[in-house]
Amino acid sequence: MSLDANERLLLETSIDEVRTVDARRIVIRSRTRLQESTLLVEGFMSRYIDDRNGMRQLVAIHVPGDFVDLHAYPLQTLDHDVATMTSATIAIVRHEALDAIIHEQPQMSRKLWFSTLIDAAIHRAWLFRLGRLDAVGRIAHFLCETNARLFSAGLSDGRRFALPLTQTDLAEICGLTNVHVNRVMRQLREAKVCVFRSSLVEILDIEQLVKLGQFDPDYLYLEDPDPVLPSH
Amino acid sequence: MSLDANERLLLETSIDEVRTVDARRIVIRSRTRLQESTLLVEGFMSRYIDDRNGMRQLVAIHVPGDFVDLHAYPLQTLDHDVATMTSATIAIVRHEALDAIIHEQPQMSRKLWFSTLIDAAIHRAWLFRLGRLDAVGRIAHFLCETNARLFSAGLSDGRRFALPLTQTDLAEICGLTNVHVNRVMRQLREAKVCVFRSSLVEILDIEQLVKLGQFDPDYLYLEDPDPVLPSH
DNA sequence: CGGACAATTGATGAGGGTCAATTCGAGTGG
DNA sequence: CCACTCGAATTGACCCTCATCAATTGTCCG
Repeated sequence: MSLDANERLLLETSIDEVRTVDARRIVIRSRTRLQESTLLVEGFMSRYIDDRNGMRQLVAIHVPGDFVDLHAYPLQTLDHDVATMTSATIAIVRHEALDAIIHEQPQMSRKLWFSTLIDAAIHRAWLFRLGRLDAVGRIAHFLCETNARLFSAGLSDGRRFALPLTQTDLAEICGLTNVHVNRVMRQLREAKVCVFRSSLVEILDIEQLVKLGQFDPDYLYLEDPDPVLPSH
Repeated sequence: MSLDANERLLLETSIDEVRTVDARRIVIRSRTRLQESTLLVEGFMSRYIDDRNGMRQLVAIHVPGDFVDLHAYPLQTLDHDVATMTSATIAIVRHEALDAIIHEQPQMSRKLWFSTLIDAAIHRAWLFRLGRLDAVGRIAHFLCETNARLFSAGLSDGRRFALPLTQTDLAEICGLTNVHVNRVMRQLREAKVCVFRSSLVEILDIEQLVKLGQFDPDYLYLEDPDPVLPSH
């Protein structure tokens, strides 16, 4: 979902407004007609679907540099909500501005399209995670993915990164309960694989974490997947 | 993922080759460099990710009319395999031909992009299904979705449709085992909600099925979601 | 210091997985 | 027309993972 430096530079000239938003605020409600999309500058955001009983399933999380809801540009209305997880700085790009960019630089259309397809590839990895991994595997997979994405954004050194989420957030990402997430985190801690404390993730044994999560970073289409080892 | 009549017509002029494929054949392997994409003319196809232990998670199924792997056009290589579930007729469209279409009719770029975003929206519905529904709900949700998609393709009357899948296929879609899918199907049958026999789905109580699956068809972005009731 | 929220832990039970056997159905060959 | 075969469907027995419910402990902050 991250764009490369050139693309982001071009987009930055089209920013309509920069805004700061408190933590845990809904930024976009599903089914609303949208005329603008959101670049995440700083902080973490989520996209989620609620069920009838107040349970929530996250379908994406976003890190700085992501074009959070670029898919709203062709879709016009979203099938899910978008919210901040932490306090965040976001930049608004009007769809008219995107029209202009594409008009002037037609190849940008392809780049933006590509970016929404990375988002979809991440959805597929999440489907694999939820459908075929057990609780430990799901958490491990998510931590590997987040490490890789944050590394690519310059926000992880490959082993340590800030992850300002609660265990309940992790549960809503991984299709678990917060109680069970807590138990899994303890397991990972006691196995000296990974420690998550005070919003900081420290990976102690990345090979083990990759193995537990059956993590293969290909789907992120990164230039340099360095911290994640495997790749074929 | 279905395109509208006009778009499909235009694409049909760009078909390079029409091919028939036996059931259960891999059509595209992940990580292969692709120069063409696949329109599904007849039959059912799947996209899936295998884990290390031979377990499989489907990430999409496709019905006639779908542009199965249009995302390979911008992505160039896929993060998953594509295979037939039944014997199928497919049409190959070379990416060069798509280049030409877009060059001549720039607005088609947006249409094609849109179509890949519907695919992504379906991914999100599947994430919700796997993360937050129990076994009965997952099956119910899948049956509602498939009914809606086939209805839109003219292959369901809104209550009955051919679904040439095994219970093991359903298991790989819903993150369950084939044994448990069998039990759920019995439950639905005994509750007079839905019968699945000899590759034929008959929905007896669609309101109940929609309720069990917490199904809301908005994410399919259909013009006429008729058979699926809710919608806001 | 008190309040609110997050993390942690224990006890209990249900939903599905696993394993193994049996039945059913459609297609094949005699 | 019937025996045979192979994959799919079905069912039973058993058990494990994870959800649920309920306290208790930390931690941050006004």
